[in-house]
Amino acid sequence: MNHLKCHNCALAALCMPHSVPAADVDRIEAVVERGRPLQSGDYLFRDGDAFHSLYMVSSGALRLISLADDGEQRVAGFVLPGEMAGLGGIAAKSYTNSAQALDTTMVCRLPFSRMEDLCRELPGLQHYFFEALSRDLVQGQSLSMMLSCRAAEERLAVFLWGISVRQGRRGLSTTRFRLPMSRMDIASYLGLTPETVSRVIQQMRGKGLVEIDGREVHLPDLTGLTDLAGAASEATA
Amino acid sequence: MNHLKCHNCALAALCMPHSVPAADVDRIEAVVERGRPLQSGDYLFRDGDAFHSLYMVSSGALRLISLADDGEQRVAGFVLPGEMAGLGGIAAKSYTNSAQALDTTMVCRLPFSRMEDLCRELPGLQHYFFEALSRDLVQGQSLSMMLSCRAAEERLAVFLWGISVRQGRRGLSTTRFRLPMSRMDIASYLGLTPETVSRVIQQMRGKGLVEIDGREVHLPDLTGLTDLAGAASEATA
DNA sequence: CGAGAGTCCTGATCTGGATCAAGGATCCGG
DNA sequence: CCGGATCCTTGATCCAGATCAGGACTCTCG
Repeated sequence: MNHLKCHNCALAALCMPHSVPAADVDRIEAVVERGRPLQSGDYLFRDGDAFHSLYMVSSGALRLISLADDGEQRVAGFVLPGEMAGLGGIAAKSYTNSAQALDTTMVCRLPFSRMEDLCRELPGLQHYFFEALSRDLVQGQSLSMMLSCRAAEERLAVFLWGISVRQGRRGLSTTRFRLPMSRMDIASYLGLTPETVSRVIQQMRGKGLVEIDGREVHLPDLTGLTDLAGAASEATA
Repeated sequence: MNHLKCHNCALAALCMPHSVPAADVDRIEAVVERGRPLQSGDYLFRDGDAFHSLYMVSSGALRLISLADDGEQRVAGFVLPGEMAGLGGIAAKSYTNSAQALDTTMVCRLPFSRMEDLCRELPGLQHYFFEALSRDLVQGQSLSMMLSCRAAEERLAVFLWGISVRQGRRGLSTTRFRLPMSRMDIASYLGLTPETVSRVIQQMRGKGLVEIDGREVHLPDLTGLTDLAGAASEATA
């Protein structure tokens, strides 16, 4: 196993702490496990499962689902390649939402207690985790901010803009991509209904801001979209 | 200075990692600084200020303000004694919101790079910070969940219930307390208008769920309130 | 190739909370 | 004690987005 090592992983720039000596990469690599791929619909973990590991997505996509207190499920976020899932479990000792594959998805497993030990020895790694946690925390705040005061069209603009930025981070096109999630997922995540999402998409198409056919997205006017999104900090995940 | 040491601080149970040897408390104490009290309205830090320290509130209360992208200010959260402010700055290198005193407020300053160093030597401290970050992250997710799908009355129930829980954590009454924030603050935090907050309070009073006079709160039916809040995870901060 | 199940789009209506407007209450400085 | 400002409450109206109801398109599987 481990035949695809961190050393030659295309995502190393995203998922590894910056400026880690090669010898340290070996030590991290020794702890990371790569499993078999998840099929679309498979769960990586479920809300309430005992927490032991963080997961780094290397290909595909996850959707995070929280069971709202009324029993309804809401989409709490999406995890794209180079991003981490499971951070909420650290404090709660069990996962605070479910993670489900939206596509055939590969993940790397990071056993948390081993990573904690390693953090004590590799200062860069400790700081990396502090930053990862802090980043997700800020993202959650931005999302709340958006849900509490932005209109439907702005929310969708923020959402598409966010996906675009995350595509760019992986070196992919920021103006053409395929959404891994359905309209229902988007609606749930943005606190809207699928109907409203559809309507707003048509509205934005009318303004020449987007061209969307099913899940295929083209953003002909990234500047206009960014304006509408309002330079919102990355209210996505 | 430092005449009020962590050793004899009433909040030590809340703000210290559990089961830290006395010798380690000394080392943490050596890094923590206590400043003079903030007056109501004073800013502890402002959105965009360079990040150097975390702050632990020891008395009073802070309100966290985010400048939404449209220039409007939204209340992003409240920090009560025993809770930490500034965690968002770790990733961003600068504070991601402003912290303003709602009352005369005392805070302990934790210079972050010193704490990071100490984390490497005191395993319990490292874990403590991981947990604190993870907890706030989950809180943000709960808040989003609430904003995207709960009605005004439920939001207020979750809010009051959350304050009650936090009072209890400090050993204070969970059914009688004084709110440190105004109706406007509450409304902004919950994504509502002050008018709606007022109306919903009257409505809840009619049901015998709350008795509120100005900022004085009495919760005669904590069970009913908890039901309405829906066992929501702590969507507060 | 045809039936069934999703998913997506569109139209008509309804409603919770925003907005607008105006009184009271409370607090402060002079 | 008074004048002004701020905060809280209450009432009347309005609207963005939810809800309800179909219809079209795309998969998949027999």
